[in-house]
Amino acid sequence: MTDARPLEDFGPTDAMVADVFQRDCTSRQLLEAVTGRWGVLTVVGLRDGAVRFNALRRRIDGVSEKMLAQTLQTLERDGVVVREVRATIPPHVEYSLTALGRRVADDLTRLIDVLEGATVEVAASQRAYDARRDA
Amino acid sequence: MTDARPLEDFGPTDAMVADVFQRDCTSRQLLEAVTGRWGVLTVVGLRDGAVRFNALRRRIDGVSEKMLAQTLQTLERDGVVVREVRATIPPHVEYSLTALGRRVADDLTRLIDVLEGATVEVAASQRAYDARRDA
DNA sequence: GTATGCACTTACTTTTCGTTAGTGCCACCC
DNA sequence: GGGTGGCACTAACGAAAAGTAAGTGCATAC
Repeated sequence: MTDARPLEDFGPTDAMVADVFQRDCTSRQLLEAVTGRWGVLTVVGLRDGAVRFNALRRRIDGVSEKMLAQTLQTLERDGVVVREVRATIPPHVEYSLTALGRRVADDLTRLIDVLEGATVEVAASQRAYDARRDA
Repeated sequence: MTDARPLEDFGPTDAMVADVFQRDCTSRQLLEAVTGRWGVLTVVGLRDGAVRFNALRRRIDGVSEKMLAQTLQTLERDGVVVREVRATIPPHVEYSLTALGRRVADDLTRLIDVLEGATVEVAASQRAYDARRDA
């Protein structure tokens, strides 16, 4: 943010005011990275500090190595997570959150609390819906 | 929630304590419905009151009719949105949020505010990342 | 010296998604 | 009164994404 972007770098679809409802807005890309299939669990999984790749993979039940790697790369590119290679013997890789990542993780954690608290209600709603459908 | 679920209805994977990190937890299903490809925008798009199908579709840039219909059905089944047919002439359909939906929408709105406020930072991060990769 | 863990990448399959077209009904326009 | 368009979807098909399995090179543990 220290250097301004020249005006000609702004394309026609690159609105001045960010809006996730707009298809080509940068914030929409970020939303998809963060709330994609494995984005939420990845970000929240890094909330309590630096975690190694395979530890994170074990924490997030169901994620494949491929998808975790891909998700982490996208999030790193977007400035949500940081990848660091520790020069230990043997060397290992640690992932952690940026300042932006921590803000995102806080919001997502609040969301998850709501969702986890709603499971009984949701299961009941599903049963009622399916009963209506079957009839 | 007025009637208790018999103990035998709980399967082995249906933990007593909800945890989104567990693959088979109901809360994980709900997380995927809410944060799926179009879930976030659908829920937040209903935040200011009842909206008709095609109005919502116009609001969410890029969504297809098929995916919006599918997303709304899943969210209805999970008890996040309500579908109501108004008996006007001609009749029309309105979607709105449940109490749970409103709580979810509030959290998601806070998240979106963070994301929309981070676009410049994110664009810079992307450029830096790509420059590193190209080198 | 065999097995396992680490942090990935690549090739292949399956699932999901997007695109297009079609449905029946009604209102509006000229 | 015949054409156009909106409404709220569903169905069929090709394209994109995700899941699965195996391979990589190095290092430690047994």
